[in-house]
Amino acid sequence: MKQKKSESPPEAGPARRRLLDTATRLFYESGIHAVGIDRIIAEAGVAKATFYNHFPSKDHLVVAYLEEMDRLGRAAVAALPKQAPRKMISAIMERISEAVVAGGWRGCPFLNAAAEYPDPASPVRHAINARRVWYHDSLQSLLAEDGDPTPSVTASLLVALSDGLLESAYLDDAESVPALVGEAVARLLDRR
Amino acid sequence: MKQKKSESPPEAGPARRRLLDTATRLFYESGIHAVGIDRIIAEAGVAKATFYNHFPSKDHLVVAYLEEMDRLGRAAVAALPKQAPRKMISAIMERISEAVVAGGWRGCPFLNAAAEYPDPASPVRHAINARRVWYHDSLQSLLAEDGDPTPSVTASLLVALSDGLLESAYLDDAESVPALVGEAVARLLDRR
DNA sequence: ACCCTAGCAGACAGGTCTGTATATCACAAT
DNA sequence: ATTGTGATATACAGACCTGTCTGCTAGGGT
Repeated sequence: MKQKKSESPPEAGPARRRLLDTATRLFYESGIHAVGIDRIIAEAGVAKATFYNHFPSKDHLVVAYLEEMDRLGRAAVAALPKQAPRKMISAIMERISEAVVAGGWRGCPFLNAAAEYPDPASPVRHAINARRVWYHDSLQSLLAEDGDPTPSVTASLLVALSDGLLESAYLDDAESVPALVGEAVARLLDRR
Repeated sequence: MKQKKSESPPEAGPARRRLLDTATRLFYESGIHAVGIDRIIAEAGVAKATFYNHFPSKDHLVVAYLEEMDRLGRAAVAALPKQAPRKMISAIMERISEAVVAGGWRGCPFLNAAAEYPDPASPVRHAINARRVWYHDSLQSLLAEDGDPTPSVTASLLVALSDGLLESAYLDDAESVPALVGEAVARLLDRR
């Protein structure tokens, strides 16, 4: 352990990556409690001991899963072309519509996880909370730039609309969701 | 089995009632997959054989749980004093705020159940769907009476708002939800 | 040549899950 | 008095759950 031990740590081996990818897919597709460790390691082609080397427990994997989802969402928003605040808000909200085109949409992964984790003090709920705060505050900042008199209230309404429309894309007629997104943004933002 | 066998069927015994009440509480509090049959019958004080006499399987109990929740919601709406459509809509939406005052709110039980049941063909999902259709159509009728030019679209937006605010009352600051409900209805309905 | 790390494979323990089966009890109608 | 029904208590089967443990293999740095 003289220096840094080769360059293993930076990438941390492909096993962890495979585990996280497989868990992400299975947790989202089937729900968290419905997916066991045995199935994850089997589909990832990883030994059980290796799994427990990377994640101390299943709950740690669940948190990593949600942090991964959070990271992807933030990256997608960060990759949006910079434009006027009002257009930025529309662009962010229109990301909801992508849930329709991409098949296999199963609702918001954070709401789904929250349904399975009642204890608000659990690390899983903290990860969910971090995501929600980021989303709300991002919208609030843009709304303030746009001159909204009550950016926090409007942001909360946009968050609620997002959650509701994401669930609607899962449970109701997904095809009608894109039109609803546009209509919702128009009604909420033009009336201030 | 000549006539009706005494008057047992009308009430169907208190065992079923106790089972359903206990399951309703536990499923909602802890999630569905997290609650086992053993725990339900223990807390209900019912023998296992009795349980399987009333419900052929756990899934049947889950469906009964959701139908019970649905029944309660429809009864609450039916009990609202009759008034002008616009006020009826507000009154229905303001029922969301009751989730705040009543402690132990854990989000919409139908969204929570949907998170745990990915198969859209399952009886559980059918029960969820029935509820959502009823809610949407109830709002749509009132909106049509109120002269809304696109009652179906507005109803979908109100449904999404309801779902989102119910989740917000669970995951975010519950105290601010009642004000958000009023604000949301005002912005959606005054701008048509 | 040596060692150390990472990974693979699989057995195992202890618990929980659903659903079935067995045996006993209480009560009500015939 | 007898029969039938519903409830109770408990044991059981078979599967699955998390998490630990023991061997074995391969590769790369020293």
